[in-house]
Amino acid sequence: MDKEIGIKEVARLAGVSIGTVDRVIHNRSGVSPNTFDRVTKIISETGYKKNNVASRLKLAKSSTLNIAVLLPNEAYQESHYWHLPLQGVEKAIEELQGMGITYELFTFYMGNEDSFESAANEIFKNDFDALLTVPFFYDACHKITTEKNQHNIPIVFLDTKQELSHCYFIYQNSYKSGAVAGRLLHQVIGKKGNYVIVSLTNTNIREKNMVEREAGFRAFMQEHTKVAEERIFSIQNSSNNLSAVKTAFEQIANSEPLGIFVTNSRAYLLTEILKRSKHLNTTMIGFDLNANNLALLNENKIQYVLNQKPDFQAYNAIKGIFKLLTEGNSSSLSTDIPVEILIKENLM
Amino acid sequence: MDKEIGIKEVARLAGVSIGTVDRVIHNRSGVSPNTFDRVTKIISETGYKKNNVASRLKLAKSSTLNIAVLLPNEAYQESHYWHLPLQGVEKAIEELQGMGITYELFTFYMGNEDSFESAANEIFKNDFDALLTVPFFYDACHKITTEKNQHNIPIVFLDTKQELSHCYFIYQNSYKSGAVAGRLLHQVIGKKGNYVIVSLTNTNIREKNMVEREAGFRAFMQEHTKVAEERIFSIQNSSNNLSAVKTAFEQIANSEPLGIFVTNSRAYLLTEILKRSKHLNTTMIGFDLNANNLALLNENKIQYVLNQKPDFQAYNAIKGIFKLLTEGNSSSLSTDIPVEILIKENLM
DNA sequence: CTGAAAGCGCTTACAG
DNA sequence: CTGAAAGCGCTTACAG
Repeated sequence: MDKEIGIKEVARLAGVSIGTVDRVIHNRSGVSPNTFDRVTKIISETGYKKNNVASRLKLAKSSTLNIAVLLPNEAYQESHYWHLPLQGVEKAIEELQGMGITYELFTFYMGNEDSFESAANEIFKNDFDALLTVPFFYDACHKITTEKNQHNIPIVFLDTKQELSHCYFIYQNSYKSGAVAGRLLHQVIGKKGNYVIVSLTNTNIREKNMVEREAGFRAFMQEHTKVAEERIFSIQNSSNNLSAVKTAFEQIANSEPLGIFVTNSRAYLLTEILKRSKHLNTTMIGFDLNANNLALLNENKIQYVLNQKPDFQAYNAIKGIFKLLTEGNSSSLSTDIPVEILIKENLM
Repeated sequence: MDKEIGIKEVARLAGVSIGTVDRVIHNRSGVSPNTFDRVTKIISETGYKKNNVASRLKLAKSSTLNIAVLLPNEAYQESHYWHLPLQGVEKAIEELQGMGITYELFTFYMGNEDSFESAANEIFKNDFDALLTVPFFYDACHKITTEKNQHNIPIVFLDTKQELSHCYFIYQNSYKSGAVAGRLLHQVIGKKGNYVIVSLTNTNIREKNMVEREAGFRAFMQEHTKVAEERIFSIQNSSNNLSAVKTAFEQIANSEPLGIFVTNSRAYLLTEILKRSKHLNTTMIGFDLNANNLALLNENKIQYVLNQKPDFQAYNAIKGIFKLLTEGNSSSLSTDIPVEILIKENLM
């Protein structure tokens, strides 16, 4: 079989030494055009593929691949959402043990664009082979994907897709996840009920994901259901002050079933309000399996949780970075992670 | 860091040659008890771990790990359910490229226990390092996990957990998946609707999975809902003759919403019946994303599909077998794969 | 521009 | 029972 052909055989067929074949494989300088062509031809004819295991064994010590991972400061807290990507990173690094790849964790503060930018600059100053991070500050991210990236290392973003080039995204399509929420709620509530989309933020910025989830939800409702637009309410609250939400809830007719779509991880904040509300027949769907949501899912106070699988995203990112760095293949670095639907019974 | 310690350093500390360290690591004969203890002590003190990459590079050619994969004959059909585990196998083998692991596919006929047993015997006669298969014939599986396994190679079963020892299972808990179906349907249908559990088989054996799914569904209903038992009907049909199902459907009151739980992959068979039935408000849930179910999910004729992720099961099996064979670690070979909930909007 | 040689960490056939 | 040496397939510093 073609598979078994190694560098030695290619060298023999091309009439050169294995050192020269290696130079061609890696596009290193110092090969005459003539030789280059001859070797290239043999490689494509034989279907030769570099043995990555041997390659990494040789290189593991002298040129360990070092990935900078830049996450929100909360990554250090074991119970926190931002700890999950770290777990995915660790799992991938563990699987690649012996292949000469490590990572170093850097953090920034969610509310502080400067902290992000200076951490990134620190990373670029040092000799990392790739950067894995999250694109929450658009301007800073624009900078780091362009002029700041002196050594032109691959940059992979998790969590959110942004309009940025010279970089990769591994994320969940928020528009689609809004549609998933739409389908699940509509299935239960039907066209005669009411729907409320709750977007609670603790800053005055509505995250891109939240906006897209609402858009996906509304588009689903419009295209696939007969729910009248007047039955779909939006509540936005920029200071996490729940009394505004409470007031809004009171204004929604409570004689009909109510579907509640929380566009971020804060669904757990609503259960207190619901307890005191006159709405008896509610179904709630939110995002992310934090400890609060998990507990409420188990108590059936929240019915559905959509999971962005941040650990899986990061796991795939590291595997993809490794593939890019060792095989020049970036195909796994632009992935739309499917929306995972969790209910009490399929929790792990 | 401890990580960086290699066989050379262990040899130096123990005052022996690296060959001897290697003998100790692999528990090979021909090491004096004294030397053995000294080396073992150094290994545990230093936390030395074999470099699997170097090990596999050395061994890849001379002792390639060869996994026998024994699946239903339908595995050859690209569009068939049983082709999916094969895809998982291939993905895992691909990822382990260069580590010296291959597989060979064998098949049997679903209705024919002998074909399974003789394929297994053929496998045992040859020199495979592990067997990956499915445990559909209890007696034959009992034999192959006991007396027939002459070389005592690891046997891993996919799809279904059985009461068998000396083997591993990577499967989905069918009882749990029944509960998932229960929750999803109950959420939509509520206590005033009717429920029907449909188990269509083309043999007169009801598969273990189907029985457990029904049990899990019924247990969920009883424990977590107020649905009266009289509202839950079971339809069993041993010859895939749909007229019996049709008759049964006609006997269920059609004034109320109807939840249909199909305990296997044949949900698609019911849509024709439903089209002609008087039941207007139905919600159907079934298993497995075959081409028929996929099409009907897209047309909203089936609302939920529970996925056993046969590809993921097989992928994990191969990865786990590799880990067992190279590190003696079987921890990933007994896995309960979570139930994946699919609706039209989160299909990949 | 090219080749011969050493070495990554482990394994094994051989010699003693 | 133990060690020295060769070699897995690739990479690189060195010599020419």
